[in-house]
Parts: sequence; C-alpha cells; structure tokens
Amino acid sequence: MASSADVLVKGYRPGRVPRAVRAEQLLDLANRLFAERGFHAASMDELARRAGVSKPVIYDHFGSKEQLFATCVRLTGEALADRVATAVSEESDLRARLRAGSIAYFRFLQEQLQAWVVLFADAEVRDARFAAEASRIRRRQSDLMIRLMAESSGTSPGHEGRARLEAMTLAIAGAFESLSLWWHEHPEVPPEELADWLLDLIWPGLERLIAQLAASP
Amino acid sequence: MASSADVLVKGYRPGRVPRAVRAEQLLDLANRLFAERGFHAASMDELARRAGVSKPVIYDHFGSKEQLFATCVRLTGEALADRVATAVSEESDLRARLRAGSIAYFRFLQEQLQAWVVLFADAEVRDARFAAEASRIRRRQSDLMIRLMAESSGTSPGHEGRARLEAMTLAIAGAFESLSLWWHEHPEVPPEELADWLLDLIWPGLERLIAQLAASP
DNA sequence: CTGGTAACCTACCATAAGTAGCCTACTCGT
DNA sequence: ACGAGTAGGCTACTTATGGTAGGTTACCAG
Repeated sequence: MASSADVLVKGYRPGRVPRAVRAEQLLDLANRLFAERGFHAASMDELARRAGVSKPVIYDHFGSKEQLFATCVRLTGEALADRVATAVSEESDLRARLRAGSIAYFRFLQEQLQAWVVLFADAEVRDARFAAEASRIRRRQSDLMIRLMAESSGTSPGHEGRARLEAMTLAIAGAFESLSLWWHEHPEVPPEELADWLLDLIWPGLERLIAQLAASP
Repeated sequence: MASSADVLVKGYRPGRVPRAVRAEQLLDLANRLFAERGFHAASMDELARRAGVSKPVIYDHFGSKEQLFATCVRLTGEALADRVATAVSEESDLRARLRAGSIAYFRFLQEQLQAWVVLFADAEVRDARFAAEASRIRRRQSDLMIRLMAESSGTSPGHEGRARLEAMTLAIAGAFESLSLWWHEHPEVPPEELADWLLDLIWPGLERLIAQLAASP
C-alpha cells in the first residue's frame, strides 16, 4: 500500500525543521513546481504534499501564492543579474563588455532553463500581479547598460537624453527576452552567436546614440 | 428597489438575439472587462451579469475563459497588424515603410490603450496558455519586416541567413513591446518620436544585416 | 518541571470555473 | 392555424483550489 512518503521529494522528509531551512526547501520545491506546471496549474496543495507539510505552513512563510511566485521570480532575476554583472566586469572596452554580458545572459538561460521558464517563457509573468518583478529585471539590465555607457563615454546625458537612453535600453532588454523565446525553438544556435547577432544589430545605432547624447548637454 | 437591469451595460439589453450578435456583444464586453480587471480578476459571472445573460451562454459561445481571452487577444492583434500593414503600404522606401509602420503601431496603442492593456501590459499573456497568441502577434510583425526587406533588397537569404533574420526581427518586435511598456509611464512622448528613437537605434545595424545577407547565398 | 513559543496540523470557508438537464420563444412546413 | 424542431437561454449544481481559524505538539529557557 502507498504511504504518503511516496510523494515526498527526496531530501525533504517531514518533521520539525528550523524556519529558515523550511523556507529554503519550500522555495526550491516551488521553483521546480512552477517550472513544471506553470503558475496557474501549480497548486499549493501539491506543493504542500511534495514538501511533506501542510498548506498553512506555506502561507505562514510566503503569505500567498502570488507572493511565493514573485519571490521565485525575484531570486532567479537576481541570479541572472549577478552573472551578467560579473561577466561585464571582466572586460574593459564597452563593446566587449556588452558582448560578455550578452553571452553570460544566454548561458544562464541555457543552464537554468527550468528557472528561465519560470521567469518568462511560461508564466503569467506579465500579469499586473507580476509585472513589477518582470519589469524590475528588465530595469536592472537597463540600468547596467546605462552605467556602462556613462563610464565609457565619460559624460552623462541631460534629462531629455536620459529618458531616451532609458527607453532604448529597456527596448534592448525586451529584444533579449524575445530573442530568448526564439532560441527556445532553435537551441542549436550557440550563445556566442546569439550575442554577436544582437550586438551587430544594435551596436552601430547604439554607438551613434552615445555620441549624440554626449555631444548635447 | 434595484432590478437586475441596474448592472446591465447600456446597449446590451437582455432578450433573445441572433447568435452572431450575442457573440459580438460578449466579445466587446469581455474586452472591456479584461482590460478593467485583468485576466485573473475578471470573472465569468460578472461578464454574464453585465451582458444580461447566464454563464452557460458564454460557454456555449467560447468554450472556456481561456479561449474567450485568447479570442480577444487575437482580434486585437489582428487589428494592430492591419493598421501597421496599411501604413506600411503607403510608403515605398524601406526605411520610410518601417517608420510608417512603427508610428502606426504606437498610434494604435495610444488610441486603443484599453485593448493594449489586454494584450500585453496586463495579463498573463505570456502564460503558456496564451503564449501562442502573443507569439503569433510578434511573428506577424516579424514576417512583415522580413517581407519588406526581401522586397527592398530583391534577394532572399539562404537557410542560415533566414534563421538569423527571423531571430533579429522577432527581437525587434520584442523591443517594440518593451518600449511600449516604458511609454506607458511616459505618455508625454509622441508616437513619432518613439518611432524615430527606435529606428535610429536599429536602422544602421539592420541596413548592414540586409547587405550582408544579400551578399551571401 | 513548567511556562512560553515556534512549528505544525485538521478542518473548514469562499470563490469561481465549468456542466447537466430543462425550459421557451421563434420558424416553417403542412 | 398549429405542431415539430431548434436556437437561445436558464437554474442549480459539482469541483477545484486559494486561503484561514483555531487547536496541538515538540522543544527550550529558567
């Protein structure tokens, strides 16, 4: 006969566990579950079952399903940002930095495909409920690009130019996302090639933009 | 005392009406409701109430909430595509065509803000359940760009180049989407300026790409 | 040993998607 | 005119699931 242990995920036996440990277990399992089923189809009952705890435990930790999901998204977004920032810091020339960052971005997706699915490909991520998190991720990439450009050109644009630069870098972040979705159906293309494609497309215009913004106050 | 007519939306009185008419009423009301509340928070009960019919009527027409939403998205996407295609056809030079199409795109969003919200800004549009529709919209814009470029350059790229072109045009479509989200918070920027910003960013790289693809088989 | 609390549970509620089965107004052939 | 057939519609229900109220048990400090 089947015991409830059948559905428990290896390494997460029931029993009293310190709060922080339980939180981490739950986050890990939630990540996997969302990746498997998507936000909607993933049920809190199943998560509780897999974790070997009851539902109120989860609610005590995360408040609501939406908050739990938002936390998963945020953590993955932070991991992505870290990887990109690290890669960028290992180059000095602006174009080389952008290229390194792009490659790191795509490599992250390749390795953390599961997490990536949670982030963008799957979910109701653009729902008003999660727009904030998704937007925060784009914003972070955008900020990084702006900072790199400012460092490289030595000047910072005026109010007008700042808005334009912000808009353009966010647009570029959107291009990355959309390209990632395409990549999902063409996984044979290596990350480096994707990065070069996108950079070849954007760099000429970006170079002009930087020059233009540096020229005007 | 309140009668049930209180909650009925003007112009949609109850009573027997031909199937096609009912379908259109429901679609219109569904569009507004989704725009108001978002996919999740919009309930079929409320839609039924507003339309002055009972729920099974809606299910008879559209099958499920998801299908109803997908239909709304599809129709809005088609309207957008029509507007862009029309604008494009009124120019002859490639760059002018892209510019006209871009302006038409942003003008559509400006006028149909409500519908736009349904499409992208709000919803669980990127949920696996709706990814197909969202992707179809991007794909359509991408196809249009590819067609325009092929017409303009007179040649069509090889298999390799075709993939790259597809990836890049989809990336550009993603840039449009993301830029639209930014615009949502900076509505003071006119559509023409947005279009020029994006085109200035992309055009130099795009021109090179076209030349490069035309050169190789 | 005992009070306090952190961790956890059972049992429930509320909401909303979706459905089974029935009713009713209109059309159309005779 | 009138009855069969059907399109359009309804009431009342089931099911699934997010979320919660309130109680229980293991552990620790003093």
